[in-house]
Amino acid sequence: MATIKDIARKAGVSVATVSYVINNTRWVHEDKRRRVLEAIKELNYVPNAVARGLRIQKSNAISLIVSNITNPFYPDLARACEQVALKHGYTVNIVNTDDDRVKLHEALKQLRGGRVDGAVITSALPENRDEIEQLLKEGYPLVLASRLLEGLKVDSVAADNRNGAIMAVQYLMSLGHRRIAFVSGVKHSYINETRVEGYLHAMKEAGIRVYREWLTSGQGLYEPSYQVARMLLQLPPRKRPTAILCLTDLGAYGVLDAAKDMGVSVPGDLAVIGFDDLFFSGLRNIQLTTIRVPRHEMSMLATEMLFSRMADRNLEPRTVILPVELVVRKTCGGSAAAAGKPKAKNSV
Amino acid sequence: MATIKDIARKAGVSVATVSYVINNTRWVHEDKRRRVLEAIKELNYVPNAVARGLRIQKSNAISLIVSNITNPFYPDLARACEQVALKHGYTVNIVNTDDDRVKLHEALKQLRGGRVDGAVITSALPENRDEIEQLLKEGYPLVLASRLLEGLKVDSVAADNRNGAIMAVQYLMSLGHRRIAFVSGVKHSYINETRVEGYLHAMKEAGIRVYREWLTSGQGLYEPSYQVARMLLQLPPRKRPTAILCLTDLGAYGVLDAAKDMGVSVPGDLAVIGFDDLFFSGLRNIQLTTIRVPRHEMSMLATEMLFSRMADRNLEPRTVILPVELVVRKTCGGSAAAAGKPKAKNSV
DNA sequence: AGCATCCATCTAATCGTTTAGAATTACAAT
DNA sequence: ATTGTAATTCTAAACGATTAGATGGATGCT
Repeated sequence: MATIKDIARKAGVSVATVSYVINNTRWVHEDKRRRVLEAIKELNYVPNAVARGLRIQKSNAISLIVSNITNPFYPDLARACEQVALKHGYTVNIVNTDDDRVKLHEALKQLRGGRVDGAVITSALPENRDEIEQLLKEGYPLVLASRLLEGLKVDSVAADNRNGAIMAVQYLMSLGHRRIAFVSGVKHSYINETRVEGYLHAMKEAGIRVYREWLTSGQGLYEPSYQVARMLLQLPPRKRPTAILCLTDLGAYGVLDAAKDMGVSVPGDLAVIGFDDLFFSGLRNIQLTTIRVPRHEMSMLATEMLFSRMADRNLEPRTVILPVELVVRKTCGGSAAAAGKPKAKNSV
Repeated sequence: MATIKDIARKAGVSVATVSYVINNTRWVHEDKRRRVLEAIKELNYVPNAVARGLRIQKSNAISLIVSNITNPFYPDLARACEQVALKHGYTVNIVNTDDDRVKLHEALKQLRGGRVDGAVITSALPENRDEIEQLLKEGYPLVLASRLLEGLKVDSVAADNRNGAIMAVQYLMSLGHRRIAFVSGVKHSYINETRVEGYLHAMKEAGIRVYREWLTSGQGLYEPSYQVARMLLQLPPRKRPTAILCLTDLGAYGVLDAAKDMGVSVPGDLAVIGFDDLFFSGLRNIQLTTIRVPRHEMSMLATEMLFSRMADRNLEPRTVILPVELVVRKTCGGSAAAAGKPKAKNSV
């Protein structure tokens, strides 16, 4: 709890001199410099970051805003974000919003309150559009990742969800499936909308009618998806899907378990395909076929874009769509042969 | 980017008055109050948290220091911590240390630098002892969770690891196993030491010799544990374990996969038991028998203790050891019948 | 009217830094 | 000794809030 004044007094110099040696910002005579350094060590002094932040008007911290860190998708984003932040001498604060409007508002207060210099938002929802737009107008450095808000002039990075869903459906069709259901997610969320769109598109293109029951929300979570799958597997044979595409791997785990509980064999009687490619999907006892989204790359890129923007606020906003990849494992029974190459689409 | 002065000017009052209405700290005439509120809304003003923090000497934030948020054990701690912090009007900053001394030091700088008011440390290692002790001496509010530093006078919460390991070994023995290996973790880490101690104790008590190979580190991670398991399963029959206890569930997944890859059936030819009870361990295709550590409770308690200490720095430090629980699933083949009741041990 | 009381509001100091710009010192050249 | 110049070091003003303590105006009482 020593302050710069204590150091100055102890070393017999002015506070300015102490500041100069701490920050290496002006030349200081060798012996004074030594005395200052000694005093710092002796009193275990660490400059008060809050005072410093107030004076220089920056915090050397950014926020990473996620909906729920408990979803294994996000810790990976966090590590990548942290990694590039560290390179720039920055620290990252992870904030959960639980997809709640007021929690996002609280998170963004950290920006307005000067506690962080910028934020990468991965939990944007259409209902947050106004708030984010306002912040942008006020000039705060923001970037959207994973969940975009279309039509907003802001730096953005997302995966090519639409194409991913198309790849998934086409892969299933190449295996002979026609009755393909989609256990989707929260309405209006970017990820859900784009993936649903891809699903619908691919189904339509193949001339397959999509029953209403085939498109039900499992919220991308285990339990709700489990429930939806049970419903799906109880449909009359004419409508009962032979394949289920899931909004997320987490949801796919729920579907897998529902199948098991109902004695439906996977991939024998049912093909299951996920989205994300979490670490756990590769376990020998899971072996989930899935669409991998490059989350490390996505987060690194988003964070780099944030730093670029903090360095130059007049940059033209960019949006980057990263290609996804079909990872063939065991839950569809097929081999990699039938999988189409992912189509890359960059810089919209 | 409006400041309190802008609001004062716009509302035609002094900055003090603005502050009074923002903080509800003195009575302000109705019409002035209204004018101030209007100005705030109009300019989209949010008080600068940094300036406020400097003046009142607190940040309303705490740190949760973890070794690696990518390990699903930690996000759960984070949510619980956040939950109680929120109740106290606080925000939590999650920081990864990667079990690196200098990263922990950086994390603790946030405390010394006044950016946070306290910290719950879940990544303490013996090599951090001096630094933590020093901080404690300087009066900073700290609590240790999950990983303790024995003999340090500091608020602490951990699981009863020793007893957990004993329960696991005894359960395996009740199933007839004698050749039981332990895929352990980083030397000297509290968690590893206590769990190894329990393992060794139970083995000794049963009069079973523990071969050196039976106690090898898998670092509590998937890949290293996978490798260790391969080694274990290639031991000559006399030494080859029929059961493997793992430091963590994550490690157990590696062991499970090694067994699968080597054509060793679980639980037929090998029993596997984990530690933690991650969400994924309950999946139908995993069904890992494990020792559950009450991480939500642990984190909530630790955070509550931190707030108690911040409220009264003279409290006598407490150490709480929470009971663990054997969760019988499918990887040992046994039923719940043989499981002993966990022994609770509180307030050392 | 004179005075005390009470409210509401204001002025200015403060928190711990950074950093212009002034002041001081050292030293060489005359 | 005087002066000029360069090299150090210092003083003091920010940064944007909070909050004692001062001030001023209204009201009530004698």
